[in-house]
Amino acid sequence: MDILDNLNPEQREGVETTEGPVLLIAGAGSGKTRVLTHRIAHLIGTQKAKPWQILAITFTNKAAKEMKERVSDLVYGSEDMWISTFHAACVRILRREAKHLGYDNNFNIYDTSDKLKVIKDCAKELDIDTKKITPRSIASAISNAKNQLLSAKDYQGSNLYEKQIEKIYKMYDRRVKANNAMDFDDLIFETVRLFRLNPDILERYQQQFKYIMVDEYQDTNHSQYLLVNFLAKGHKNICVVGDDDQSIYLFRGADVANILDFEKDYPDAKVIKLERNYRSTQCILSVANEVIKHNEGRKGKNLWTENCAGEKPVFFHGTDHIDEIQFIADEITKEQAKGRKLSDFTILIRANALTRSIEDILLKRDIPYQIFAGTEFFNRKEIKDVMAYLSIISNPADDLSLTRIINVPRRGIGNKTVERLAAVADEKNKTLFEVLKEDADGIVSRGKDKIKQLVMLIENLQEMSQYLNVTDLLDETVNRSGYRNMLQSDKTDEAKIRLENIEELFTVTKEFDNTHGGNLDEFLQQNSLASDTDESEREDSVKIMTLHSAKGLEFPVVFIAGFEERLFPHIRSMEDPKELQEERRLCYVGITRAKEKLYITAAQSRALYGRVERNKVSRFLEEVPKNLIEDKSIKKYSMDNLYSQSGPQRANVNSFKMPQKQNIDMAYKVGMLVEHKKFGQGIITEIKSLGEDQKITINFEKVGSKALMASFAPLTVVEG
DNA sequence: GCAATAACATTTTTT
DNA sequence: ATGTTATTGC
Repeated sequence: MDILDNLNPEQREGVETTEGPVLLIAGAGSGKTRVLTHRIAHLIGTQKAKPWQILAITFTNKAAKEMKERVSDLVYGSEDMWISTFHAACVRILRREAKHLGYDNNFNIYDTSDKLKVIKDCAKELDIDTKKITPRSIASAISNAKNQLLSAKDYQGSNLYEKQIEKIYKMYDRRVKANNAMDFDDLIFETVRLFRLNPDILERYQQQFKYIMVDEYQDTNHSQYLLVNFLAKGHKNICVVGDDDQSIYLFRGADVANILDFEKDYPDAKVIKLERNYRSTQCILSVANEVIKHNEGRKGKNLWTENCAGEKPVFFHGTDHIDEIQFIADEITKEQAKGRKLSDFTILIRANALTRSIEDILLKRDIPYQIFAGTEFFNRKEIKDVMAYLSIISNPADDLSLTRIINVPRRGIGNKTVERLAAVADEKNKTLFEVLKEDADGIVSRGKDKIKQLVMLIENLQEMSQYLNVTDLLDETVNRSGYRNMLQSDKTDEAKIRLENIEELFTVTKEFDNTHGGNLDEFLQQNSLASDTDESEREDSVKIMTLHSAKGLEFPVVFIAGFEERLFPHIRSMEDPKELQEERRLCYVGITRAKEKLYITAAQSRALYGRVERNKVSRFLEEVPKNLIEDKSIKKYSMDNLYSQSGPQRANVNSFKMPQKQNIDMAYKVGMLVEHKKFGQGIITEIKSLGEDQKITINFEKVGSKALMASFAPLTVVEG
């Protein structure tokens, strides 16, 4: 079969226009990955490029992996191509060229929590109150600076707040560099710096990458933009793919202007629009289009499909979050009975905080699920501890890792001692490990021997790392350090789980040893960039993930849960119109993930952050004409309840379908004992006819006398 | 130096 | 609700 078969005319154009700059505007589900993979295959097939001359940048590890797989289905040589994320590509370059920047080539990569830890330390030392300026905000300020390629040296704070940031940024940067480490932003920043400082190196890469492709171009930030443009200057064969309606990473410095201005950057760019959607039914697409219509400043697209109309998306408004999730569970069970697999279902949420309540219900219902969230596994304490051991073995300059494990398991080297040692390290401009080795005798009185033992342990392990694979080294590490012992002698359930997690880590190292040859540095590198969505999917379970991590994916049945104001749009995004538009794009992304069925659910009240919240239904639902959505909510609450908490907006949403009259045929009698959902039990004291309806007065035990409309009150007869 | 306890703040999204 | 930090008493 020819590579150009089975492509529509626009896709084909995207594949065949290999020379010069190309801007591919690709709507959701329009087959852009198909274009990219076929384009790569075409380049190889027509011998326009050798595999290693191809650089294809994706946004997530998962996307990179998928692209590699799909390319290797089409042509040979995919393993020699540079198909990876920005960060992974940069790491690959930096490992090779680190010495030009003053790093050792086995530098560590600090993740978010490492970064926060260093920032906290710096703030403490600089006497900056982290209650006024949170480490988080400092971290994001530093991130922003780096994304704008503003170095610590060049950073000039103009007001008091920025001056504080400046101080911390400078100290932070010194520390991280001294530890022979880089944070995520450094990976891009330092690569750009490398190219600026060494034109010869840049030229080498410019020559190498004959064809460059960037996926999700709308989510690139300034430093990434610059990096791509540096590299593309050689052959100018750059193809960027994106969709301005799916830009959802503004918060981490993405600049939509990058895609909007591509034609300015490359006046001879060929622009190709992919507007035909192959993924979703017409019913789903219509809803998506209606929502995104409300955004301004779009490049404008007309997404269409020849797919069948399909079923109307369903809305369900639960009384509380339990009700909401139970509806989801019910639907899953029903659909399952019709022959769907559990893996066909995905529950999308705005924030990870919602996973808990979903888990609770699915667990009770015995519905297997899989959560794709955060950097969970590698963020667990025991995993971080053990990884810190491996890290200090690989990179003795990594003070952060050493501090982490210096007293884990407890070996009598307490806070005070560590502080003293760290101060000396600072003073003598040595690494902590060097101080431990060379100066500890003079500083520490009681823990001397313990420190010697620790140094010996680390040095021994370092030597072993020369000839052991990662699995065996890990085994030696947990045994000799006493870490395994510590957990084994602890009989709590918690310790048991920790041990299990460490066993799980062994599975990871074994897998790595088998496929990658067992080099420690490489292992650490790989896992410092590994995260969330990299977990392999299980066939037999429902997926739960955030809307962000669902980007680029598709599922037969999608539930978007927690469709409420303050949750979605998120409360922190409601003020700023820009952020609100981003929320709307996020919603668009969510809706367009669904191939066959879409459910949107919300709850009238939910327990969140230790509080009970009552939120209106999301404005995004109101932006969709009622006739496009089927409201399956069962209205159990009285009209009083519906309207009193919600105001006019909510009333509007609920009028999708008026509540069914439930109790009109019920024969109430004075003296009956009835139970009300909310007010508890009470005795009917009076009944009045009002047209078709009845007005019943009930004397409740707890709340006293109330007059309710029979048709809407959630009443059950207890006695009488 | 360490563990237990109390007080406290913090809630988004990801490489 | 949860996780982190500060304090306290041993």
